[in-house]
Amino acid sequence: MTYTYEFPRPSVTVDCVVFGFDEGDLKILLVKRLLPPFQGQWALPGGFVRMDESLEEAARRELEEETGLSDLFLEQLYTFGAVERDPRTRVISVAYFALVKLQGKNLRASGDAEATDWFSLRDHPELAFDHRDILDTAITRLKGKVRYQPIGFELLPTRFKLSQLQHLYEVVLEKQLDKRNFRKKIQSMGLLIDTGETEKQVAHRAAKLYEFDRGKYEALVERGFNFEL
Amino acid sequence: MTYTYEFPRPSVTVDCVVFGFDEGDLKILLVKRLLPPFQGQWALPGGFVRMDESLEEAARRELEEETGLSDLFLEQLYTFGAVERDPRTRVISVAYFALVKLQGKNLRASGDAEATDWFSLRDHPELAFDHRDILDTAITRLKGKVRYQPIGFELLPTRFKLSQLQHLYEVVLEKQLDKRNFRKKIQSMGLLIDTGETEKQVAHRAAKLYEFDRGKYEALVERGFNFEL
DNA sequence: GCAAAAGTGTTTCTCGTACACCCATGG
DNA sequence: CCATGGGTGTACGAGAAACACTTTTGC
Repeated sequence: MTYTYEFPRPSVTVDCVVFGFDEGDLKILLVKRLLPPFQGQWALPGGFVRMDESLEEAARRELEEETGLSDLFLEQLYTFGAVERDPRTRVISVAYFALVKLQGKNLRASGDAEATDWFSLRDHPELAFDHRDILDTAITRLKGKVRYQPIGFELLPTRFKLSQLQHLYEVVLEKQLDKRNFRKKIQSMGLLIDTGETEKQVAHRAAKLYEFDRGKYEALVERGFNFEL
Repeated sequence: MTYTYEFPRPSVTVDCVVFGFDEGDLKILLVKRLLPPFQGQWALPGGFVRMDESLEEAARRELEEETGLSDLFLEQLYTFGAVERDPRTRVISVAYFALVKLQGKNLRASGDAEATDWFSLRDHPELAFDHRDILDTAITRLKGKVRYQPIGFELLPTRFKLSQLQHLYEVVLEKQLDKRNFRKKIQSMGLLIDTGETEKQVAHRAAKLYEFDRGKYEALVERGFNFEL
């Protein structure tokens, strides 16, 4: 009655699509593969799931090992299981979607990665395996989700200017937004904390700095509030 | 350099949450387990992924084997990978979400299933493994998705009355809708084909029968149309 | 004083919402 | 003729969208 255990087992990996936002540009984190197959090619960071860790734990561990990143927004994206997606053997990959506040984060390459770097979404190398498909799925998710969940804040520094927030939305949604309407809408939600601080030493009127009020957001969600931009 | 292949491998299964709509009620398809663990308990239909089939192929095959159902709406839901979710060994389950036009479908139990039956979402037995979590995830997905994708039609017969469609939305969204506003909205999208037919031999004014215009919907989506109810 | 970005209100229009009665059919 | 569900239009209000000028600061 245990014949089911004798089914051949596939390997299972996690792969992470990590987005960052810097200099007004959306970026993606890639690692250069140290080992075959696709040795020397760029790929999404990831690796094999261990028997004693959950999928999300595996994703966080691999990110930490290969890039030194920790403490980021992470959610499951999709599971890729085409039979021939890995030339070696059957490998099923559970893809994760991550957002990171890029400012002040230094990367370090280690583990199975020879190098680690950020690439603009509009100009990056070809990817190993089916990672192009995974990336496309993640981009679609980001564009869809940013409109009805406040995940944009995960890509900005803790304190940010409204113009930064607006620009982030413009880049992600690939369309121009009206400044006055954007500010009216976002401020009317009451989810921004005015820190009282302004940016310093700029050759123009200094912008106010805001923080996202996560606690208030979560309280509102409990009462049925829907973030929507 | 092939040490990665010596990682212990988890088993991988697919499990399917199949929704049907009948007699004004949302139903879920369950199978009674023939084998341990959880022998004799109800569970989601599913089984092990074979090495020569994709995840979706595995899901369709298992549904066909255990219930005789084929040709239904199917999409990936989420992958469940908690370490202890299966008491036997490490099993990662890729869950699928399915919608079926219930009318005229007969079920048959076979494979690892001792019996197969439909249960109301509001009155069903306890489920094996973490299938309660999977079901909850599927319900959340259904409620979210039905509002911005025309998946409701997958639960209705090909030809349907507007009142059926409205009632489906009311059950899924768990709220009453205004008849005139609902009709105005859905008809203004231009996605319903008036078949010219009406229902027969009813003790009241006969309702017009409509079909969903899938071709037109897909064409509109190409041009940026967004279904939203 | 000029360049560069921050900040601010009003009008218009679209769309969601609320709401009540007549129609067709079978028994 | 009555019970049952099918089918229809209008008025109101909230929120989205369009739109241009003044303010602050460093150089």
